[in-house]
Amino acid sequence: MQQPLRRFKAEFFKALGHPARLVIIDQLREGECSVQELQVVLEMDQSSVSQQLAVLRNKNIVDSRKEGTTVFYRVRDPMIFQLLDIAREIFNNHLIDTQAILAQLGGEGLGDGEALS
Amino acid sequence: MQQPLRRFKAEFFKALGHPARLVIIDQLREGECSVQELQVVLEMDQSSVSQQLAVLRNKNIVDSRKEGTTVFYRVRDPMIFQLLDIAREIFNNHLIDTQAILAQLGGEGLGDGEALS
DNA sequence: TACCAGCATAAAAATATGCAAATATTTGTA
DNA sequence: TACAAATATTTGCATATTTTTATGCTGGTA
Repeated sequence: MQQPLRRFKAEFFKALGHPARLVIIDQLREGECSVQELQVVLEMDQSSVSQQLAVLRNKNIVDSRKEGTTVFYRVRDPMIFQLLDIAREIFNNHLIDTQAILAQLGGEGLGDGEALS
Repeated sequence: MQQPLRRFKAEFFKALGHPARLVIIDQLREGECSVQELQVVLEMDQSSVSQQLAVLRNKNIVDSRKEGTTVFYRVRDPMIFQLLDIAREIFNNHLIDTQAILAQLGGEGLGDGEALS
């Protein structure tokens, strides 16, 4: 594999490497979503949401469609959901490690029997 | 999903967001690999390889085993290969876009009929 | 035209990441 | 003990990413 392609793949994963962007993609599982709606879900201000969307757009992960003054976003390739599903499985397989790292991150870990979404 | 877990997932993807680290994981498909071997494959100096391995280790993506003075690395959960496989499929589905971005990155794109690895 | 809503982009400050050079650590061996 | 090999960690610095805040653009409507 050539250098540029490697860099490109890395960029792709890097685009997924942000909490807000992961939430955005997860939200888009249910179909199109306007920036406003995302803003509510993410509890972030409009500008920040737009910026994160720009990152996903630049990596061709999402597409946008304008209707009047509102813009709807959707995932370009639904296969990305499979990707996230597998990632979730990996997390579940290593729940114990995950907890350790969460603790490290300053979180409280998961409650008894609580699953990862 | 709580904040800390989101951050953790993001960290996971961020760990994959580096060309060298992707090559390392791909190399580990064939099984264990010593740092030396990785050094050769990556054409990077020892220190840099160790640093990248440290990132993967900190995210629990790889494990290491010491035998004498050499350290062997392996992937913790083979399911990560599935993850990369799906990512590859996504890339292939969007070859044209990919090419555009590669060009943007200064690469030469893919040759005629050349597949992505 | 004037104005507002909904998004996008820009600019600046804070934070994190990547990289290279130097230094440490660990293990085996003379 | 002294030394070499293999790997890890640290340090300093350049770059990139994140976050906030401010500004710009476009489409609808009075």
